[in-house]
Amino acid sequence: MYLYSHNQRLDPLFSEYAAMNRPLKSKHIPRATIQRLATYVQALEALSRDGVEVISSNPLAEACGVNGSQVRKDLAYFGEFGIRGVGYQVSSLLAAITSSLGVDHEWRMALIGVGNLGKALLNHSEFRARNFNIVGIFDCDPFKIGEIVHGLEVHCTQDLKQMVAELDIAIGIIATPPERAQRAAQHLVDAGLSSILNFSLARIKVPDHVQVEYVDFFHHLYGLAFRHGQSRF
Amino acid sequence: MYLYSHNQRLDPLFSEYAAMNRPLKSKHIPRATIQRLATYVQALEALSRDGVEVISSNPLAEACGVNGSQVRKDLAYFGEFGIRGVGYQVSSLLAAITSSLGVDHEWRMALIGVGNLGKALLNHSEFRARNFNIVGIFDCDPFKIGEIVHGLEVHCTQDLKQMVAELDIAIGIIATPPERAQRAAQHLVDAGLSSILNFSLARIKVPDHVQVEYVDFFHHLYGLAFRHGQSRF
DNA sequence: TGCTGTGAAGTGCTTCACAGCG
DNA sequence: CGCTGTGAAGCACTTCACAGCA
Repeated sequence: MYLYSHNQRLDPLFSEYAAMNRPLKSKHIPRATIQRLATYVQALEALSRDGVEVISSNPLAEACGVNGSQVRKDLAYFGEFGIRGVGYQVSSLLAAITSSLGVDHEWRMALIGVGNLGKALLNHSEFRARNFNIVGIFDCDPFKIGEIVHGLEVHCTQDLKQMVAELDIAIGIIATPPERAQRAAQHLVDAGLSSILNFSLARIKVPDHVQVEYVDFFHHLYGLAFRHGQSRF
Repeated sequence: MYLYSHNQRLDPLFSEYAAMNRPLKSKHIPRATIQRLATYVQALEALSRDGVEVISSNPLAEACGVNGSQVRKDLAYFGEFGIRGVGYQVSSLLAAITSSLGVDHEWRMALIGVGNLGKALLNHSEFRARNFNIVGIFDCDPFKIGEIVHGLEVHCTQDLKQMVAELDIAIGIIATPPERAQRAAQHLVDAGLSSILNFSLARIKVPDHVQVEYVDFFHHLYGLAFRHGQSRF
């Protein structure tokens, strides 16, 4: 499904990132591990809200729908956060994971395509709550340019490069119709971005160094439909 | 990441489903294959729009960002659709895949949670275009019940069971805040549904026979953020 | 004693390589 | 001759099982 750019190696020599030190243990971290870490964060936040201070790998794993060893192995990629015989301290584990992932600080994002979907994303308060802020919005429709949506002025896609620099944007979001997705991607790449979240139902071609993530509900719906068909047997 | 319910076997004896016969070749179809088939469908639809009548596995694979053998192996799970030395006929392959997946007919869905996210989903015209129709919407907020959203009346979650039967609903969508997700899931299960698409950022517990798919942008964003941090090295 | 951290074993998906057919 | 369909090989992730430490 996913195309790995075959260069996702970690170099232990350069593991000091941001203020906190993250002693990276291993060279290659599976993509699946990163996804699970996002799940652990959500589970740990819930535990924290419930006042739980310490948790061991098995209950945490169960809350996330995975195996206990999996949790321990995933965490081991980034360091030793647990206490043998006890478990993990919820707050410090949470801090360790978010720091390791680099989601303990703000990420500024540009949105291309201010249609239904784009507006829905702007309305989605969860982004800001998780340090992902949409700070620039763009569309190629002249009728939309200048409009104010959710406190942001819609800019012409041509202005992207300049605004990416001015606003310190690191991630681009594509929410255009499929036929305009490739053009939007090109604009994002030209503006110097190397991380793209693509909500359009189209594959896009980008240089190797650019990371693209596809969000596609239909993968999930097709899976449900297929297994629903199976389950009659 | 995903919990497989360890019973996704296909029985060749019962392979005649709907009108078209699908000679299933193998017993177990990887989840990843189903996801890719959704991608192939999108690519084939684009090719079809462009007037392409025949395509071979390698160009199709490239359009989908995968390996050619992968395409051939994925298709082989469902039958022999190609012509050796030539390739695949776009229209018949498209029909074969959608029939195999069971997405060549309508799927009726219930939505729980008519907030920002729920309304955005109702506005998303792509669902209907792909045979997935939201036909019942539910909320537990008394102020919302009775409201008309996108032509549908918001019903009390208590009415779910009855309406699932009346409206022939097969899939439930959870678009509530995380703290209400488990309750929504329980309602869906009680109403007899066994396929759930969960947009809330909470894991839900359901009986083994119920399939749950999680849609979570943050998995993707965390992945981008992490690799962005890596790429400086 | 209990739970973490981790090498080793197991599993399942992907890619290769080529026979087989149009 | 070209491309499909497929066994076999390769690879990556998951799970097991237990040493090691609090």
